[in-house]
Amino acid sequence: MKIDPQSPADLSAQIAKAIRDAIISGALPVDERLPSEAEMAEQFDVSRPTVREALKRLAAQSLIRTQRGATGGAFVNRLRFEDAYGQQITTSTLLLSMNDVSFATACEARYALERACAPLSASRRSADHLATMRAEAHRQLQPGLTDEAFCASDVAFHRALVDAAGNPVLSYQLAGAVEAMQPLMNMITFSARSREKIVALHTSIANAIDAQDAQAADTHLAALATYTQELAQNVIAERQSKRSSGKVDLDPPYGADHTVF
Amino acid sequence: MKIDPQSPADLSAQIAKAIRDAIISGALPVDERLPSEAEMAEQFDVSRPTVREALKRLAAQSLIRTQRGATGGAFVNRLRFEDAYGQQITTSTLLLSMNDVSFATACEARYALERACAPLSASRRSADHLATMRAEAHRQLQPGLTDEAFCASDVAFHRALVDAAGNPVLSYQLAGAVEAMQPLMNMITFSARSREKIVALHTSIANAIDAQDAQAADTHLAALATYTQELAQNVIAERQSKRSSGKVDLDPPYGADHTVF
DNA sequence: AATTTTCATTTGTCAGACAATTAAACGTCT
DNA sequence: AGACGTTTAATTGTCTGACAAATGAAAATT
Repeated sequence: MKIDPQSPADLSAQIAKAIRDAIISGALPVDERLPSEAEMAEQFDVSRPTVREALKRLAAQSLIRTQRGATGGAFVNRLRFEDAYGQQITTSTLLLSMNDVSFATACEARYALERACAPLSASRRSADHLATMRAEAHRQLQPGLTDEAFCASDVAFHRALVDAAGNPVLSYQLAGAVEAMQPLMNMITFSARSREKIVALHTSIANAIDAQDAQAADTHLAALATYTQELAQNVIAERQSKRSSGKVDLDPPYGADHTVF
Repeated sequence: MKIDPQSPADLSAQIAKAIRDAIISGALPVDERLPSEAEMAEQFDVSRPTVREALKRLAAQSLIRTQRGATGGAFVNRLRFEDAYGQQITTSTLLLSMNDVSFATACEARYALERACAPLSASRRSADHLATMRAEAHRQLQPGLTDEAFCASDVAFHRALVDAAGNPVLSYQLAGAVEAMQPLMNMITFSARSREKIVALHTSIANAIDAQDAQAADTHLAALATYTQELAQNVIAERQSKRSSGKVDLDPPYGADHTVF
């Protein structure tokens, strides 16, 4: 494990890469303890702060965990699906908000992926997942629900649908697509009538999954996808009419009034 | 933007979280310059190395970039799809290798997702993507090709198929699923006959996409999924028979002979 | 006016130190 | 001998102060 001391700068990035490659290649197995920071500093011929910066980079990716004390140190972390979910959602959210991905594009991707899960979910659904789906659909009918709460419940419903496929890889991949959409969905105002229609489709989907009818589940999911796109288009059209009618065009992405630093 | 100085430790993690949240919320827009390390150290009431550790965490996630010099500093980075691909692939690869995800599970997820793309690819395919698919299929017939090169070409073929859908969100999500499978695929020995069959299916898929026949593309993809699973099962069965026949059971994940530190 | 030089700012790196934490080693008492 | 408290060594977390390297802007020079 060597680094190139001639390279211009970013020794910590080089060290992080060397260790990361070792972890990915399997040369450093899970729960293996890395040498202490002092030892690594000596071996790489850099200072301890530089080694620490490298370790923090790896910690940010959940590749290692650190522990203080006599038997402490940095250990190769077993990457858990839950850890990966968080990063996936963060990354997906930023990708959507920073790259001006249209609602239509994100929505298309999300429903395409969900429809890929549906047949598996139909054949493997557990009572637990079905109960969650029905409970969320029921919650979505409560009158006092805010739009945010409605969207959160919507996400929970769809996560249950995806998790019902019983494939952790699919759940992981879908987590980003479904959850990253939530900020976009929050921008939609759901009228009582549109909520009713969505919940009806949710119920139909749950019924189809219950009956292990993959074909019906796909049909209802497709209908939901179409209807969601319609709702979004109405919102967009409404905004544009407001704009052209002379109102001030303030469209702060989220909270531009914060003074952070 | 505050941190809790009472918290036990990991000030750098708290600072990183504070800045990360500000970026995600949109309070820190793209290309915004963060204060200098010295200023942040003063504002958070910590030392500069602590601030630096926090910044390195964010840099590891491509959330910021840094630049030296008079007008340098740390800037909020516009997260690009290419940057996200890399992280996604790293994470997916580790998830598969560390969590003992079976080949069957990974394979199922991959083909389910690809089949979700196929209808979109069929309707939107460009000449460029089609050319790539055909070129890779052709490359896969070359006799001298190593198994690794064959798998790499396989990945390239499937990426072209996914990219043909023209949805960057899908391409991003699929990148992990498809590329992370490559190490697993590399473990399969492809006989001349199995290669022939795979290439025939690839060609059929390319033809279906060319003809904008989503139904046919789905059928051939399903056949490819089934065949890949069969091949994998044969390999697994072969290994187990070797084991039970008294041979040494050395199954190092990748390269256990490396002495890293 | 164009070019070169100087300079201030900022990140990258280093050295050394101390605090906090933790488990093991040690000693003491029952 | 065994249980229990104490010391100790190892390790990470943090701080201070310093210097090197890069870089753009300002100043000086031609």
